[in-house]
Amino acid sequence: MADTEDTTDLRHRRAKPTLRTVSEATGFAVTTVSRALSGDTRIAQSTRDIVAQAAEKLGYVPDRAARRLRTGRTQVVSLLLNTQHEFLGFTHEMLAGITQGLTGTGYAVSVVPDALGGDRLAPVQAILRNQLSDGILVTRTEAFDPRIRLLMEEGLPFVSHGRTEFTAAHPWVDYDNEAFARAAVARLVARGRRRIAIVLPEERFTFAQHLRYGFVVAAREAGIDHEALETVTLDSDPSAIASAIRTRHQQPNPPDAHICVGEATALATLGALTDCGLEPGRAVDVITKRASPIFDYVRPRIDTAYEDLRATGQAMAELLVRRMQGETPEGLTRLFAPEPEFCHPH
Amino acid sequence: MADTEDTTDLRHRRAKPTLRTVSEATGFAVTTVSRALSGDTRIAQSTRDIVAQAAEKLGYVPDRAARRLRTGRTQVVSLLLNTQHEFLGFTHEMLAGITQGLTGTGYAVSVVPDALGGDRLAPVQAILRNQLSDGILVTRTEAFDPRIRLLMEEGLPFVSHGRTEFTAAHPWVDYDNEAFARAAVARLVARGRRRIAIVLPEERFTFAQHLRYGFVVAAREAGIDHEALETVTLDSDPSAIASAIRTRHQQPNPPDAHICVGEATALATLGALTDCGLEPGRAVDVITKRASPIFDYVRPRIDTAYEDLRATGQAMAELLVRRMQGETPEGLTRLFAPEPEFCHPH
DNA sequence: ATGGTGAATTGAAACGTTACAACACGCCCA
DNA sequence: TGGGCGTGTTGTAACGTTTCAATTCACCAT
Repeated sequence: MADTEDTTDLRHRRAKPTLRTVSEATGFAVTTVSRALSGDTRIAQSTRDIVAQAAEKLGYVPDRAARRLRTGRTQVVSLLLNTQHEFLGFTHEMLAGITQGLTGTGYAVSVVPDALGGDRLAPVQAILRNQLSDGILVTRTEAFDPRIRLLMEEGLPFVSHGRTEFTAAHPWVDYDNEAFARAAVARLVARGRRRIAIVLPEERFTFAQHLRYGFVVAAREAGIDHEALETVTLDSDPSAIASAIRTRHQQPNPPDAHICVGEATALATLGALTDCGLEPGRAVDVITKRASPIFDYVRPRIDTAYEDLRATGQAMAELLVRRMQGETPEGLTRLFAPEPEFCHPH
Repeated sequence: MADTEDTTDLRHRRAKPTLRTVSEATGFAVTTVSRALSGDTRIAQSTRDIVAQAAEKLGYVPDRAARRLRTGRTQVVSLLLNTQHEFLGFTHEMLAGITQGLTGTGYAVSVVPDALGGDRLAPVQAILRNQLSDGILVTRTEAFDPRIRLLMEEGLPFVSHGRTEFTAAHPWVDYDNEAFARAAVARLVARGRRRIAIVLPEERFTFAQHLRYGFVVAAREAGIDHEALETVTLDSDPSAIASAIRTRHQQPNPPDAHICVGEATALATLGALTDCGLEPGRAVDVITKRASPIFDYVRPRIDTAYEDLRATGQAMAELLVRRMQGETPEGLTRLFAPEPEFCHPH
């Protein structure tokens, strides 16, 4: 095999253009090329044009590893994502929104599993130690989330999905779960219901507090009975939720309405009610938060309130980028309002 | 050095340990430390022990940027993921499996949006140009998928979810959709159904061919009528699917059974049938593939076949790692069998 | 003594980028 | 005539790792 004669072809494929390639092509020094490409005003406009053109022609694209080594910036953001329980469609919509909000910014998303049961701090510590990313998207936020405490201490930019109860300001995006709970109660009261039940998320998550508060206050104001089913949570296996609801309906004073916070819970609730011989929409009502269109196709139809998780993800990505660009956390918050969709005529 | 002792406290927080730190602590050269930590047998066992111990004590962890710059390896794998249509729970389960299959390997997952409608090649080209990852997980595979052709040409390791029709071997993980279609037909025939309908994925996806083949052959063998609804596909808006099914049932010779390939389609189908006054399980049967537990709670209950997407993701991750370690593609395939779950007694 | 051998270790050079400090150069003002 | 200034540009040194080629040194055969 003649090994030398074809090297140009091979090199053509192999050797990717670097700053030096562009430097040699234009006659400017590597430093100048670097500055010119980053739009540094110290470099003459004419030079910047020439360099930009040459870089384009050569197909130059900066090497992320080298840039990262030099600057310490990774151009990566990490998404802390629970991989056990699924709030139906959450992962998909959230991720779609995040990638959308990140397109054109040069940032990539890296998904890091977040073990709700185990040590939630470990992934954050690993990211900090190994400098794995420039920013973090936190989900399933707790009232005094240790991950957020750590991130604030270390000064690594982040955005949380859900508010906390820390006094220091930090960027967050949230859904107004209190308003959802109030609206849900109001809707059920308007339909004549007098005893409303709800399955709440685990206490530690901030949104559990918001839901509980909205639920309790609205029910009191309306002067109706209300109860949170205490044996199960939003993250319980749906079969456990269904079983809890069946049990409850065999006891005295069963509820005549259920508020569901997730689609899986809602389906389990509907199934349980059917199993008890109750037809949702007649003797009992169900209303749920939803993040996907599936409840348009579930029969019987029930009232829902839409949570736009795609917009949520996009907002989180955008706020994180602004934070990483140095904006102060104060203004970087976003609260989404519920979008009720009532299927029965009022 | 007198002055270094004073600063150790300050440095303890700030300066992260590097090979040089370990080198200075042990008295061995940087090269030796590097080799010792990578378990190079040219370094004496005693030395390796000392170095490992010192590294541990100092909390040394190799810098990924530097390693990447030097070796060209990114320690990242990219997941090409469709962000529009959601085959319910697909993203979540898949991602859970992938992160699980990757734990302990040092690889991170980066999610790259895959625009089904647009240029599916662009993300792959970007990954190749910018050397963004060491391997790729491809989803929504087409029979002659241009992305896979490109990846094979360029020699970048990958695993596809779904087989192709290329002659050259490449790693893949798939679900036996042909077997699913056959089993579904058999089940419906056993329940006395004589005219079965199906909504297929878009033709270009390989699994559409497998489904069609299994469906048609099984129906012919059983000597029953069969039809694929041609106006919609698995990726159509569920409302369009529901509408197509309602329309079909107003025409002559309506089907007495439906095979659904995804959960959203199945819910839409159930809704449409209810709207037509048909009760699933009585005048008409529905059977669906599923990847989540929600159909345990949907009423009326229908037959299902489970596709374990978590195991699928895990298998894909594991095969990709082996491929990146240099194994030849031939043996790196995995076919998952359907797991039928019949809710009615036989 | 001389040279060869193998085991253990080392120095120096790269990977591609950015940033600090310096350098020309033309121009204006004293 | 020389000092000072601003505009553009450049050489050099890092960032932390891996790897090539070289070095040391004890040991053994000649």
